[in-house]
Amino acid sequence: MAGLAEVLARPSLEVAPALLGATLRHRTPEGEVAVRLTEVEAYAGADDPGSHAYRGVTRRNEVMFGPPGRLYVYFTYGMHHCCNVVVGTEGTASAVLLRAGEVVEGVELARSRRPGSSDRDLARGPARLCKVLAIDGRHNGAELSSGDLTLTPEDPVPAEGVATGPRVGLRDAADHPWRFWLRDDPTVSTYRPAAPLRRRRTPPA
DNA sequence: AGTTTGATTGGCT
DNA sequence: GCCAATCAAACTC
Repeated sequence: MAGLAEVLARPSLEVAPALLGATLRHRTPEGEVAVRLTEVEAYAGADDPGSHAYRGVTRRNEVMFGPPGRLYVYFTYGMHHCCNVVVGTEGTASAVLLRAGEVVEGVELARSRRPGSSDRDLARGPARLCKVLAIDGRHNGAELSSGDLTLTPEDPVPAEGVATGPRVGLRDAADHPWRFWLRDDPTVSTYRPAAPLRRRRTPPA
């Protein structure tokens, strides 16, 4: 199995499928939870209209422009965190969104962080994955494999075990098949096309 | 400076 | 299937 830095140094479209089956582990004082990645999405940087990096550096996305091997965590919908692994070479702002996984260690702790969830759904979705791993804004910019967070790559999954399709929830650049998942894995999230424009909440006059 | 939207989720019809 | 929650970033004056 290749080392982490070696795996992450490649373009996001190559790194994304290579991360399927890898394990992301977070140690906290309460204990440890590990998730085996089953679904990811590639984001190609400044040229990718679907990427947060598309419009250049901002305070939110600056971590994406830094060196690979760090976590890019963003806050969305006023309540959720989602996390990416920064990949490629410094300055390319490419990243891989971790969309879903299977909890393979610390199941009880994971359950306590998402009460009421079935085990299958514990990390089935990008915000759920962050929740069971207790990843939030404090981990934005955190280096992997040098502290509480560890990302352990696995040997590549055979090509026939990997499925690809359009990225989820994007209005722009949704047509590229840059989402990768383990075929037939029950913890892969259900595909939802981009949310149609929400109806105005402003009441009529 | 005010408005709209979002790499989502959970709850209800 | 539809919709609200809830806030920061992006977009429009």
